[in-house]
Amino acid sequence: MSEHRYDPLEIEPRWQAVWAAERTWEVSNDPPGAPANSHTSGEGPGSGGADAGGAPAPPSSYVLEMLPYPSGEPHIGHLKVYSVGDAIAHFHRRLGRRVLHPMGYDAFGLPAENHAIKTGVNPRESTAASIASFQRQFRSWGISIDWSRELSTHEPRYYRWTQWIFLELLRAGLAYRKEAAVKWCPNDQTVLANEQVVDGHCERCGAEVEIRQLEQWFLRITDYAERLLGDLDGIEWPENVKTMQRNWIGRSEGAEVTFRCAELGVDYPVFTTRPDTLFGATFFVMAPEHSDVPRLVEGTERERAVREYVNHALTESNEERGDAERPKTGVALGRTVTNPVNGEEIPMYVADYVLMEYGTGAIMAVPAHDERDYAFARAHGLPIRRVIEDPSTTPPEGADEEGLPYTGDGPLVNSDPRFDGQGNREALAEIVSWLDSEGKGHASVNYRLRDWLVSRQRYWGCPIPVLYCEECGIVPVPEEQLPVELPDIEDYAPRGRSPLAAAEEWVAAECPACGGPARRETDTMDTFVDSSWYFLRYCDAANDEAAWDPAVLRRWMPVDQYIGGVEHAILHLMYARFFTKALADLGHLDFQEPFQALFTQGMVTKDGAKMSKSRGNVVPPSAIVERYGADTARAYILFIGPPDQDVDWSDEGVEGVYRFLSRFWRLAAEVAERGRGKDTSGGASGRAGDGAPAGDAPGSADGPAGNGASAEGDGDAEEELLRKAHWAIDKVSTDLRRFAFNTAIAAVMELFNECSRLREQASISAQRFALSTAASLLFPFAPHVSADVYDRLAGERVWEQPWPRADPALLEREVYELVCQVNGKLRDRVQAPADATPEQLKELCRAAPNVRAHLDGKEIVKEIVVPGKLVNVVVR
RNA sequence: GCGGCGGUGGCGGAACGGUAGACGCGGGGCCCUCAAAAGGCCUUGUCCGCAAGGGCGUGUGGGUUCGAAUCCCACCCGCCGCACCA
Repeated sequence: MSEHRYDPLEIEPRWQAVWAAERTWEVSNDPPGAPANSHTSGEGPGSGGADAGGAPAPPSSYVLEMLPYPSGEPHIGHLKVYSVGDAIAHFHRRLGRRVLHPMGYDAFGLPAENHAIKTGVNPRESTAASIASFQRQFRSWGISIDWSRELSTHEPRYYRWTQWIFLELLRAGLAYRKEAAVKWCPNDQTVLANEQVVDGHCERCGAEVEIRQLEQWFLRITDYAERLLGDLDGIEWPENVKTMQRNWIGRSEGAEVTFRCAELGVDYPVFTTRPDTLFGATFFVMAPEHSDVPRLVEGTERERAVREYVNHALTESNEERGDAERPKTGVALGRTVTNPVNGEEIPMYVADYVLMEYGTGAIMAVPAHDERDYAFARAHGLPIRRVIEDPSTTPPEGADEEGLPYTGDGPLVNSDPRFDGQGNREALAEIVSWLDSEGKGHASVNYRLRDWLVSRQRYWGCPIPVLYCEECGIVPVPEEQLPVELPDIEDYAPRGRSPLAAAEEWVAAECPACGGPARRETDTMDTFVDSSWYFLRYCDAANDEAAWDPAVLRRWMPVDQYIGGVEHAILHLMYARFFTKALADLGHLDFQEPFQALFTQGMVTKDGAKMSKSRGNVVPPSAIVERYGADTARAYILFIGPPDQDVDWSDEGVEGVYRFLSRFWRLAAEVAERGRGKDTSGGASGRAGDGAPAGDAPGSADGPAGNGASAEGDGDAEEELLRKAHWAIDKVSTDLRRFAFNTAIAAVMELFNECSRLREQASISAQRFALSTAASLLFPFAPHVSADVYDRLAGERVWEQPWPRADPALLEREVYELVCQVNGKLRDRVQAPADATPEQLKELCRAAPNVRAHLDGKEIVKEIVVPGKLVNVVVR
């Protein structure tokens, strides 16, 4: 049989051609009734109209991997995420579900634009080239994609609806314009996205980034903070991702308390999580950006010093300001506010450790019970008053400075007689309700989450569909005028405004409200907007009348299994959840969460480091596929380790998987050939074609091997092979459900090794059964070779076969190996009948030769019996 | 600092509280070959022993248990996320 050689480069295109010609992985949106795989000849891809009704609709399943950003060619990370997703998609299909498994491209974004700036090539062209490369490779990997739903976010027929969603949010008051501090590169004369700022410097030219106040578009994600937090409890996501989202939302319970500046007659509310420490507030601090700082010092002797301090603080980078270790700086404002709980006048300061973005931009400072306030007070000689005692120390009267700042719990002191002696947690609630009754404060909840800034002064993005009219102000572009198409331009370089502003003909427009002159918004949207709803569009991708038909969405959404990198744990996954909730509130969706289950796959490294061009350690998937075939590449990346873990790529490991697939294919081809002669001549295993292999049809597990008495095989080998096959069915099924692809593939290897070991003893029909079962189980990971092997052995299409079911009777054994322990240590193993009583097992164990040796002269204290497993004899 | 995850052979990794190291890589030996490549067979945690067998072994130290890689407590190390969030 030496002419048999595993040739993936011949096998893989052959099966890919079948899937492409028959559109095997397409699913229609028509009410089910038609078979999920409409390969049945003649009917064509359309919905088969004439179907036998009455059969219960098969359940549907939406399996989705995060859509790729098409740049250059796919990398190993892509290979991994789509290998994982495809395994799940295939598994769901063969469990009888109609599976939606689409593909698209997140095509707007900076790399294409930067490339355009450098080379002058229109981003449309470079993007199209990348997309073509991605398509080609996904096909060469044999990923089971429904190509009829393919989309790209940069196509007008897609972003038309991105714009529609923006207008819906605008209409609902969830999109708004506000002046904000943004990152500005003085050299490139442009606003930068946060991602473009590396350590406070412009990613491209290296200049230090400044902060500028500019009007920008925001989406009101903060309105959804509570729901985004609460609904995490109902979805099946990795705990670390949920935790990251919870931290990002950053919910804090506390109180808002008003401090009044009597001189100016202005109230300053502050947010605090520690209203129990109000009596210890000895000064008051405002953020440098606080809009009232200038007027508080205007015309006073403090004006100059304050202005200098504020200017200096504003020019510092976030990184510099954010360093908690550096000394606390700040200057006095020369004013006071009144502490509402005790009427004390306390001095006001401005200091850069207070952030404008959080709370109200001003704080009450309690140096005795807050580390930062303590450091500031020490640096500026401010009074420190302890108001909570530390119950773990015995506080001698007077030695107040000991153990400060103290941030733990304890009884109140130096406060009001009403509260002194109370535990601080109980006092907290009382103080808040007292303030509330006095109109000086109230309980409050604060979030770290900020509204989402979506404006980008960039060309290669979705235009924001609004107009500015001299008369009417901001006017939304009427829906019938969508999409607002991105015009072609010559010069992509940003020059202090969006490159779109140079497209004067495009900018000039007519106001749809008054007919007067208007100009278009020249900023584009953050690309995260594009990807916050693409999973909805897949469901109804061909719809040109609406973004989607809610009835169609109901069939597929929410996504049953979402798969992607953990690097999107916060941004994309939070934004998509926000969009879903907002669109549900607007009546466009009737579910609250887009992704019911999430799986985050780990990174693939090389020599322990992230793959990168600069390191020169990139392994391009195409090189592996060309050399070993896609099945090897896919199976290896799943075999290498648990898919949620980071794994290191090893060229030797790839060889190992290739060797396995080669051996597997060779043995199968040999068995198929040997079987052919025997089967056609009739005989024991004459029912070759009819579902005998793989035990797919219920009950076929007792197929070829079950009849036991094949003339040419020995019965024990026969049974062993049969048992191993059913063991593998059980193991792979369990492992697929828990994403343990590495151990699933290992189980198929074990089954194959058993086939290989017993090739001389077992009958051809038994080998055929075992090998076709192995092919059936391997199909989700290595579809081409599995399809080929199954076809050779069974003459059928493995993807049309239901997932095999293990026969429970064959998972049990009538005799097993009983582990015999003495004092918990393994001493012997003996054969034990499955139906032995505990007493019999004890006897068997005591009789084992090596156990006897260890029992000699000892007293048996106790015997533990675990039927089916072991006996442990405890001696003294 | 806060939060999350992890630490098992030479390596990647397996192990419902019950035989630690499945499967693969790498190593060693052998077969095939004129030779090599490819392929096949055997072997491979460590120490003692000719062997039978025994001792030791899952980051460290304790604990629970007949029995712990697994559960509990304390600690060490590594990775990731957030970080002056009041």
